[in-house]
This record gives sequence, structure tokens and C-alpha cells, in this order.
Amino acid sequence: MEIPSKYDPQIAENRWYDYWMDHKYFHSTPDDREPYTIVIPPPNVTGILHMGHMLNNTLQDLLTRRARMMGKNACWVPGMDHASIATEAKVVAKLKEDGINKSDLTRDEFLKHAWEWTDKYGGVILEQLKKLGCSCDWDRTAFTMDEERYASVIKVFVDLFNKGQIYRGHRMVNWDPEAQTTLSDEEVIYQEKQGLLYYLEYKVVEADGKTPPSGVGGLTIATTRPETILGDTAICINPNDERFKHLKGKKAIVPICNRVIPIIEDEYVDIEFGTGCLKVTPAHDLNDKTLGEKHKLETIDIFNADASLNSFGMHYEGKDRFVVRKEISKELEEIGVLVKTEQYMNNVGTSERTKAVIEPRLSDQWFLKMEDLVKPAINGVLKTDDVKFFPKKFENTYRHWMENIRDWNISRQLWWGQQIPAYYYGDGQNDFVVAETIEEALRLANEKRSVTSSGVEKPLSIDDLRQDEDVLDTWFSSWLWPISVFGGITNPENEEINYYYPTNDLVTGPDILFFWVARMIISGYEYRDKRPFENVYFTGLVRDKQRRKMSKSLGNSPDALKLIEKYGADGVRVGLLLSSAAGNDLMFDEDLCQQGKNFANKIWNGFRLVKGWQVADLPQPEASKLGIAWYQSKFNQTLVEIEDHFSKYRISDALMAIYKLVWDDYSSSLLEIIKPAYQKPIDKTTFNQIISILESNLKLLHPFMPFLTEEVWQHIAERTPEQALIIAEWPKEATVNSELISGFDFAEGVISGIRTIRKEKNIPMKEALAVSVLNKGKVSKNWDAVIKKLTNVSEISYVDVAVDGALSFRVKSNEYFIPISGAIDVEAEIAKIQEELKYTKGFLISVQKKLSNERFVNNAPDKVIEIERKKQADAEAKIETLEKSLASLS
RNA sequence: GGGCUCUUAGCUCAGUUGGUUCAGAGCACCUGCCUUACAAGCAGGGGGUCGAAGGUUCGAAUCCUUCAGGGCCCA
Repeated sequence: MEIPSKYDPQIAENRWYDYWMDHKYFHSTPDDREPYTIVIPPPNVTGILHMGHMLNNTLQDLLTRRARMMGKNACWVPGMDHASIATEAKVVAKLKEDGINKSDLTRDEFLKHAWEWTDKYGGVILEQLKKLGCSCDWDRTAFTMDEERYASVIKVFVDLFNKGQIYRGHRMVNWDPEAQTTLSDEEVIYQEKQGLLYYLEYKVVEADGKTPPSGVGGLTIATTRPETILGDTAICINPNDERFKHLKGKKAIVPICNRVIPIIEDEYVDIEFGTGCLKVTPAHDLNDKTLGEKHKLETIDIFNADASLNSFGMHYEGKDRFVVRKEISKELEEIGVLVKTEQYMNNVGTSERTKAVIEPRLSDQWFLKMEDLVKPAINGVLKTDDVKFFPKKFENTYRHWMENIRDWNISRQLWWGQQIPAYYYGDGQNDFVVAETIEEALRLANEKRSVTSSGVEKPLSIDDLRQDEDVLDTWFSSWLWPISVFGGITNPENEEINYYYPTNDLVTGPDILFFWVARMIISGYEYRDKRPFENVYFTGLVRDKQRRKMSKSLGNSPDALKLIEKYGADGVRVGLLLSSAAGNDLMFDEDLCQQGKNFANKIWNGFRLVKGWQVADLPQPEASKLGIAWYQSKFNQTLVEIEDHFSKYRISDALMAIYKLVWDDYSSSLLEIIKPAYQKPIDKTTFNQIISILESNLKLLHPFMPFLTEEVWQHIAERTPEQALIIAEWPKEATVNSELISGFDFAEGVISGIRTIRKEKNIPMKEALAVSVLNKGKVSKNWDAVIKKLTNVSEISYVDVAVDGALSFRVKSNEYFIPISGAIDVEAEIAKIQEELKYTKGFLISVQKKLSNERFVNNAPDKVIEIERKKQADAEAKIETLEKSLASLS
């Protein structure tokens, strides 16, 4: 095969992705091998690839590829999330553009539009993942709204209802007036907003509601929301507040609507805040609702679903809450009720999706009881380590949330999602049943009615049943994901679920720890009695250089596909992984991708060098033999290190270890050691060994840089599909000869010393040097061939006395001399040696100090003392050498 | 306001049970090289009072206390 002079990522990426797909390497079916399973955090169906996805999926691909090479049956299940609120919002917006209002459509008509939208724009992101090299089993692509997943959700809902875990409740919920749906607490974002505090005066009357009391004028309340006074049903004062003793037992009149409301007393009221008089609006504030329940107050809801005022709003009926706020404050001012206004900063809840200001609202909702469900999930993560978090610190966050968990509001007032399988047949509170099918619901309803009603009534028919209009929270489908992708809910004993579940690793962002991760753990224990995954790897958020979160609105997120085009998928993968310790935010900088691209190029050129050599039947040079033996040990040592990093999910450390192995040890050292002289052939032994070494390197690199490595692999030799790198065997840990490693380290010191002198004295590399050595440390001569090769030294001679008129340097207690033509700057040499001497003596003193400290010798472990003794001996030897040199110079 | 967490070189980060020359890595920077795979390269080099102040200890980047300043989650 002809080797192109430049590596072209585009061609290689397309070629090998197609090749991998054609040969079905990504596809998995249960067999005798140990399974390795990852389920993708399903991206929003209409989403597009952003940096967070790139990081996340690169990590998953890397783990999957490594597992595959380790001989496991690797299965990475891809899929998408129907993202009910986000998708419905997009569809509604699109319809609006076309002049269609959602309210003009029937549910079925709307769903038809939504599916059209999904079919048209959905799945783009999955195609983008392929560009990144993701080795997902695409035959298994799942969708949270497809038939299997829909059925799973319904089955689970019915099951939990039957277990008494799901109930209907009248609750104050976070209402998004724009999307006209309920939001979970987690979907509300609190923002500081500048607003006004309005001081309003209410008239006070006697308990009969008519007679103005003598000597009492009125009372003043402070509110940020004057429009809600129309829903006031009480005024509350603190019973300990001396200022308002005279108000006890009286009543107040709400301005404008002139409703007479009681003045109640409760210690809940903060005497310091505002005026000390609190208006109570149970329908529109959570705290007021609690007060209202305690004091049995009336609840008056003044809003429509879109947060415009209803008939309780009187002449403001139909107007938006913010419009009313302005207008009513004007009216209040005109009728002399508005005492004053003040600037006020308050925390306003807004919708994560629509940004609309959240309205607390009372409504009928479905709830899932969490108290019992969380118990095994708390245990599994925090007590038994059945599920492990990386980094561990997120366990604290998890604990705090799980131990303070509230019931989960699982209903959403939307159409795009799994419709709640509750069927109403009458007007009573309990005139409903829950069932997987309407037929079953009918049977249950008739059964229920015959029990509850004494009289003989006509049986109900299907037409008498009304299904609940609401759908389930998106997370109520994704919390089943690791089970439902294998059909483990609808068919709990099927072969696939039994083989692939529990999955191994989950890679996701900490922002959905509660939304998703915690709930999957809960459902895993509930429905499989097993953890859903063993390890959770939390990635950080991807931020830009200025530490800003990458977002569409800021426009600071680079186009993922353009990055791949520019740096190659491998380059981008390396760039992302290089600085992404688990759980740490990643300050993304395109330069990192450049580094990745450079690395790819380095590997490519290293390959070109080797492939360009002529091979001949020659004896193997000593330097090559030793160099290869050393590298093999170095490789194995690094492999141990890499495995350790992987076991702790320190992915960027693993990559860095490989990076240095390949760049420094393999390219800069080993290739230079074995490189034959210009246009000379290489011996066969060395050549075969270096090919084998290159292949091992490629294996380690493959999970990180799949395309480049497969390309090089296939260039090295003709390979059958069974010999493709993607399924090659991951290197096994082997013995490390530490003598070779320390020997090379010493030789490197010598090499570096010679190079430094070359540099200082401007001696070109072409000019061969002769070196003499005073081998005080009795260092093996084995490495001389290597040293000579890497420094262009013609001869290393061993001497007994210092060489006069030569430049010198020292490695440990050995001293090296390089005679050069021309005068030696003796002064400079002396100064250099004195500098070294000073440092070494200082070091020795600190060691001696330590060793002469009785308490140190008595308390420190033997091993530490031994090390200190060795340090002392080394330093003393070095000082001796230095002093001798100094004497010979002066 | 409550909980969690962080602060180490210009940048991004390692630094495990306190103890090897422990003060590190990569990038960036500086200097010299178009050396025959790679200038997307090679060789060499400089750079940090480990946020501050106390304390424990023979010994502290590491443990404790206080302070300062970030970040995340929750209310």
C-alpha cells in the first residue's frame, strides 16, 4: 500500500467508520463473554451536538472501545429523549410561525405535528456522534417515546399506583404560564430581580365587618405583588408585635374589591420585614397557603392558566399579571391607598425552558411517594458502595438531596409525552381508575362502581371514560432507561436484560445528578432489585476561556462539526480529554485540539519513518538491542500506570501517560536509538521488534484516537476483518526490568549533559565529540552505545583522573569531560562547580540535620530513615567529586 | 440563609495513608537549530512563600482553627 505523505483525517475517518459499520464491530448480542454495557444519556431528540455532548460521548466511546479490546462483549446503547417541555415548546413555536395556535388543535392533531417534527429534525445528533467516532450499537437505538419505552412507562405508572406509591394531590406547584405547564422544583431557576415593594393601606373595621373602630385608622402592608390583593383572604400579624395589639380580633377591607377579611395572628410573620402586617393570599404563595390551611382561610385564585386575571380580577379580567401590576398600582395611588414604594431586590423563580416568571399555583397533580423508594438507593451509594461515584465528592450532594427528598410531582400539563393512564368516569374525587389499557380501565371502573354504589346502575361503556389529559414528566421515562432499553420492564425475564443489566459505567454531567442519576438508581433497585450501573463518571461543565458556561445564547460554543473538520475527530477527542479530570469543569480552548492534532501528526510521521526503512539481514546493533529491551520495560511500566489511572477513572492522566510514552520515550528516544544511518538499511530483528512495539502503542492509543490508529494499523500490514485494530487484544501487563529503566534514566542524564554543553558552546550536532568519564559510581558501560548514538559521540573513554582543559559535567558521582578546541573559560567552569557544590552542601546539611534529630530517628519509620541515609551518602559522594574537580582546576 | 466544594508556575491541572531530590505535568514563554519522519518539529532553559494567619507534629501543599476570595446545589 502506498503511504501518503500527509495524514488526512477526513478520508481516514470516513473510510474506517464505514469499515467498522460494515463489519458490525459495534453490534452486540448476548454470548459467553463478559458483558460491558453503557447506556447513553439520551440527548434531546431535536438537539444538536454541543461541546458537552462531545466530551461526554468521547469518554463513553473510549470506555467502550477499551472494554471491547479487553475481550468483553461491549454494548453501548444509543438513543434519544423526547424531552417533553423542550420539544413541545419548539413545536408550538413552529406552529405559531405557520399561524396555527395549539389551542385550535385537538390532541391527536397536535401529536401528529409533533411526530412530524420529530421525524424531520430528530436524530441529527446521532449522525453527529458518528462523526466523532462513537461506536454505539446503532441497531439498538431507542427513543423514550417509542412503543417499547412508552409501554414501559405506562406499566410502571400502573404498578406504582397499585402499590399505593402514586397519589393525586392538590398542591401548590410551579406553574409556567407560557408553556402552561407545571415544572418540577429542579426546573425552576431563581434569579435576582430588581422590583418594587408597594406599601398599601387597608381599612380596618370591627369584627362585624361594618363599624369602623374608634381610634383605629387602618393598617399598612408591604407587597411586591399588588395585583394579588384581589386574592387576599386575611391579614396576618405577629401576636408578639406590640404595635398591632389594637388590631386583634378586627377585620380589614381589601381595597378595590372591598372584601372583608379577618386579621389573624401567627408567629410566622417577621416583625422586622416590611410593615409587620402580612397580606395572606393562599392561592398564590406557598407560605400563604400553609397559613391559610392552618387558619382555615378561603382560597381565591385570581389567575387564568396563562397568568391573566380571571373574574376575581374584576375590571382587570383578561389582562396579564404584569400589565395589571402597573395599572393597579396606578389605581391604588389614585384612590389614596398606595402609601409609598421602595426599590426591592427579590429572588424570582423563572422557567428553565421558557424563562417565564413562575406562578405558584394550586392544581391537581400526580405525585410519587419517595420516602420508601429512596431507601435502597441511599444504601447502595452511601453504605455498600454498590454504586460508585467518580469523583466521590458528589456522594455528599447526593446524600443531602436524598435525605431531604420530597414527593415527585410527575404530571405535566402537556401533550407530548406518555399520557397518564388514569380514566375518570364520574365527578367524584375517587371516580377514576388506573390501568394499562382502556379496556382494563373499563373493567376496573365497573367493578369499583359496583362496590361503591348500592343501587343497580347501568354498566359503563368505553365512551363514559375520560383519560387524564396530562402527560408524565420526561424524567419519569428516562429514569427507567437502563432497564427499558433492554425491554426489562415489559418483559422482565428476557435474555437481554438478564445479560446486559446491570450496566457498567454511566457517563454524565453533575447537573442531572438528581433529575436522572438518582432516579435511575431508585428505579433500578425497585424494578430489578439491582443497581442500574456500577460506576458513575461525572464530567465537568464545558466552559470557555473566560470561565463562562458554553451556551447557545452567549454564542461562545464552537461548532462541534467544524472543530472535527479542522482538527480531525481524533484531534478533538484528545483535546477534550487532555484537561478533563472527572467532575472538574473544562475550560475549553481550541489550542487543546491543536495539541491533539499535532499528536496525531507525530504518530503518523513516526510511522512513515519506520515504514520507509529498507530491511536487510544484518546483525542487530548493541544500541538497538538495549534500546528495545529498555522500551519494552518502559512500556510495561507505563501500562501499569495507565491501568491504575483507568481503574480510578483518571482518564486525562491515562492519556497523558500514553502521550508521554509515545512522544518522549518512543519517538524522541527509541526511534532515534534504532534509526539506521542515512540511506542505510535496518537489521531485520530490530525492524520486526519496532513494528511489534508500534502495534502495541497503537492498541493503547486506539480508544483515544480510533481513526488514526486504525489507519496506521491497516497500513502496517494487510489485515483481515478479524485482525482489525478495533478488536485487537489490549496489551497485558508484563514484568518490568527496573534495572533497564534506571540505567536509561542515568544515560539520559549523560545525554542531557552532553547536549547542554553542545548548546552552550555552539557545537553543531554534526561535529562528533569525544567524551571521557571518571566512573566513580561504577556505572555499567552497556549504555555507552546508546549515549554515543544520541549525542554523536565518537568515543567514550574511561579515565582515572580528571581531564585537564576540558568542559565537564556531573551525573550523580560520575564526572564527564569533553575536551574542546580553543580556550576553556576556567573561571566559568569553577563558578559552575561552586554553584553545584553550594547546592549539594546545603542539601546535605538539611539531611544531616534531620538525621541528627533524635526525635526524627526515634519516630520516623525505618524506611524513611533509610532513604535519608542514602540521600546523605549520595550527597557526600557528589561533594567529594566536586571538590576534586575544583582542586584540579585551580 | 443552608449544604457541598475549591484556591499549587502565565494558563489548565496532578500531588493517594503527613515522609524518596516534593514542590510536579502538559501547554504557553525564552534561546538555538529549515539535522536526513515530523518547524504541526528537534535540543536546551527560566518560572511557584502551595490564598492569608495561627496551631498540631521530629516532619505539613497534605491534618485542625480562623479569615479572604471563587464555584456548585438547594431554599
